[in-house]
Amino acid sequence: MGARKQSSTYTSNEKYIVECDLTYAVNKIGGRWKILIISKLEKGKMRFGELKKEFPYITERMLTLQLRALEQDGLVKRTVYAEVPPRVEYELTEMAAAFGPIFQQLSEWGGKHRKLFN
Amino acid sequence: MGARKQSSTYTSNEKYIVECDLTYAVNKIGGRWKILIISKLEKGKMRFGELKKEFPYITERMLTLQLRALEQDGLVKRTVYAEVPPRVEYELTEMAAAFGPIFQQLSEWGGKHRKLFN
DNA sequence: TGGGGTACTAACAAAAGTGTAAGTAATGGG
DNA sequence: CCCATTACTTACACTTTTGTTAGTACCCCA
Repeated sequence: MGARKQSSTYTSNEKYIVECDLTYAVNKIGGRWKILIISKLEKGKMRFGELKKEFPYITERMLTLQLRALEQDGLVKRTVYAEVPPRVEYELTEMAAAFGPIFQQLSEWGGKHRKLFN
Repeated sequence: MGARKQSSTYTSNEKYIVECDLTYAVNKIGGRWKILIISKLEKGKMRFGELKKEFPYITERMLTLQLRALEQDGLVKRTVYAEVPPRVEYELTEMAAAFGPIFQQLSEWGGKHRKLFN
């Protein structure tokens, strides 16, 4: 969320790169946890705590950060219920659901080539 | 290259994550330059210097690093000709070529949703 | 002898990403 | 009043990624 420094090549490269639809798309799902989270949410709505249980070592901080980023990018919808203790549910947007078949193919690619290579 | 520290959760999370075929695949093409490089190479062999000209602000160091990583991962084949000045050519392997249709779809996703969202 | 061309490499520095540890708000139940 | 529960937030530290700058080897050609 912090303001971004405009220094040097780092930022201008970023601008150049984001012009590409392909890298734009990959950046949305980049990072350590996003695709895993999206995969879980493909099965339906989940609460924060449920998601947390799905990943043995993720910290609450990381989960929050990733979910916020996904929300910002329009991939996840967040619903807060005014209860105590709080209840928050996360679900995929249509935009994210459109990744489904692509993920499927990427996963197949991974499965096939991992064995050949490692 | 450098030895990896085995400390803490950072590494164990990495291990956990790489178990997933999907994240395995995405990691291969993650980072700032890899997909751009692969895209260029889809058109055919290129020399180091030619690739460099394709990207206005990439540094030689970065290009080298990315090409080395792609080579390590079996996505790019590197051919050195014993000439002076040196000549080195890079081309995609079959494994990388298999990304073609997936990249196409990701790119379409990017094109479509970028406009809707930003 | 000295420069030009190509594909690098090395040492360092900045930036982003990820993890650690502790704390917060709110309310119902004992 | 105190504690448990849930979904966070904050301040800090570590690790990886990306960029900066300068230099290398090699041989040909003038």
